[in-house]
Amino acid sequence: MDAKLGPTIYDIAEKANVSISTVSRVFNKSTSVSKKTRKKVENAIEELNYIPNAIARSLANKSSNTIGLIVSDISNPYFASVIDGIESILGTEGYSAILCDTRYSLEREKKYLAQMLEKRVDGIIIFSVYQSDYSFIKTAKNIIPFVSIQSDFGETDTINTHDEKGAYDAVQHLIDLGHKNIAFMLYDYDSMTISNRFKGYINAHRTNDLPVNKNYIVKMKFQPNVGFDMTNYILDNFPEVTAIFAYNDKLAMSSYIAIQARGLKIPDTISIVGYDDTEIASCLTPKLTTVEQPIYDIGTNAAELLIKRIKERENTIPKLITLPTKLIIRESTRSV
Amino acid sequence: MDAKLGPTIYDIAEKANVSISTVSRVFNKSTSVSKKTRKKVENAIEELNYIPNAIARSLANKSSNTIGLIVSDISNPYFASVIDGIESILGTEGYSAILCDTRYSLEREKKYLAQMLEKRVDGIIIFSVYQSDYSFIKTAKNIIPFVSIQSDFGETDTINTHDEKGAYDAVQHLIDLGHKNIAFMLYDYDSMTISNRFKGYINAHRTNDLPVNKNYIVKMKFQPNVGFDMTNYILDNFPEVTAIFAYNDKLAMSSYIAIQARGLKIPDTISIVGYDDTEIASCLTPKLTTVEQPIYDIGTNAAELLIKRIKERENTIPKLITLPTKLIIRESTRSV
DNA sequence: GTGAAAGCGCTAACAC
DNA sequence: GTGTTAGCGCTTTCAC
Repeated sequence: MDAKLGPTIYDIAEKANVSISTVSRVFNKSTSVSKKTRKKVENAIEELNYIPNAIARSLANKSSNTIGLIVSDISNPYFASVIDGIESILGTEGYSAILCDTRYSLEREKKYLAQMLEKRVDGIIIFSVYQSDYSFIKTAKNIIPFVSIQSDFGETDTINTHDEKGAYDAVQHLIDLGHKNIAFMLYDYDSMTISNRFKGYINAHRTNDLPVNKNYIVKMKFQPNVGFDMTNYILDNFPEVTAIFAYNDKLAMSSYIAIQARGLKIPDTISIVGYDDTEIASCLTPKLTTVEQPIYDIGTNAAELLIKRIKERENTIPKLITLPTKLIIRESTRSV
Repeated sequence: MDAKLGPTIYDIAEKANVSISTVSRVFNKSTSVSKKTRKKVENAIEELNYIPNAIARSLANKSSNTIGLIVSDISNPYFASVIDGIESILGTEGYSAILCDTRYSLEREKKYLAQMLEKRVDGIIIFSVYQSDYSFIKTAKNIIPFVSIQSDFGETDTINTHDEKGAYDAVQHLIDLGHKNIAFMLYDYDSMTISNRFKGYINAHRTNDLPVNKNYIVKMKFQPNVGFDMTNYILDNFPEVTAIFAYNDKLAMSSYIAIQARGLKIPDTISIVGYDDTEIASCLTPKLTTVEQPIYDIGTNAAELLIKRIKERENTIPKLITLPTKLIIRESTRSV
């Protein structure tokens, strides 16, 4: 707990009667160490409870074997899955991640990004919620391997999904079922994902010559409980609404609670469609109709792209991977 | 994106026509730099887009200004609040946090802890789920300032809450309302929090000469959707149960969905008590009766304790702070 | 197969 | 008020 500084390679070199280079070699799995000396060194490490100093190693290596991961809401199961996917790849490649949660705040996004740059992470994977004001992102992506998920900053590796189509399909499904008054619950930010799903919602109306009622589009800033508020707002003010399209499953889940608590039935009184197909979707009763995104794959793809970029270190053309979405029809929607 | 290494203090010293120590001084807000030279240096920093190298600084300082934060389920809003509290203190003290999510896995807990030790974080705040098998924690807490939240590893600063009393109060409340068949939904781990709340549940029964039916105690390993399963299990197998005490609000919320989806009414058919008083508690309909813990304060207290320990660096006696809990009676419980 | 020594980018005495 | 220099703990040529 205190002053006693931990042992360094010098200590273990001394104990094992070898030079520090040899000690370093056994750590780096260099083959050019005899079995005997390797054993001696390993014993010394054991006895002294040596813990390698990743900082010193990073300085010498000019590489931290760490990547930065910036997400906008850790309490959304969607991110938990993506992170899972990312870590599955990082683990096998010897990287570890440092995770930051911006809670949809631009200020935090900036702060964390700056910290990561100073900490010399080897790369960054970011879910940014901002599309227009991103000068700080531009500078970052020019300095360091950078993968953006579900944003479009141009000139950088990015993983996207067919969000506009996903949203379009969801709303078309509701229209096919005869719904005309379809509410849309979403966050109030200037992000590509949000604007794409918004476009999908609008286009599905256009294609079907259905007027868009702006009142039915409920946008609020992120807060832990905002889904409840949005749903109650809709229920209180627009009883003619027969279907809600929620920007994500998390919001859809909040809708369930607000709706069912009033004794209303899903889908009898009101149909719900979510987005993401997180684990909750099929746990809800009735099971949630939602737009599937290959969440875990988003993570693995992002991590693979980033690692490739880190290793190659050349300015190859940025890749854009667009993953498919798929409407999963379950039990929360019905025809009217 | 590539080979061009970023500028170092040497580059900016050259550009500003000063020595590297002067450059270092302006960074460390040392007063002993004349306004003029400070300005020169700041200009050079600006022009060269210099980004300080936190790694080199850490090595020289023997301090990373970073603390490690290990939690067991980032998607639980409880942790989001604690983290908020922690960051509020860290921010003012110039520390930043690196966050890891163990998803209640001992293996991950070990791995992340080891990584943090190697990365030479200045201290660690951990929510460990393990009580008995914790040799790896013991070694960690002897090397580095260490604060444990809601666990008891002995001989280390820890923040607790009156969990046994909290659970006791919750169950006593249900018993007062006339409930006799009270189910308890909890995670299946060997942690202090779990065992304390368990004791509270048992003791409340004992005190009231109410038999404990072991079948009503539903323990499962953590999974994203486990609360739904637990509730459905109870509903399917024990129709005589009139009240459920959930280990936390997150599980309680899952219960709401499972119960209300069956057309059952809370609290008419079944009463629910949660634990934590997260933001969701008062958003649910009916509003959730739950045990309040000062969540945010848990975070601030932990961070303050840790920072104190880091700064003082002396082996003062470990502090144990036990925070109060309070039953908040809302609308999800009623008498039978 | 092993050691000596330079260097990664910074901080902090210590001089002046 | 500013510069010189010796580390921090490691990796990595380059000798031997």
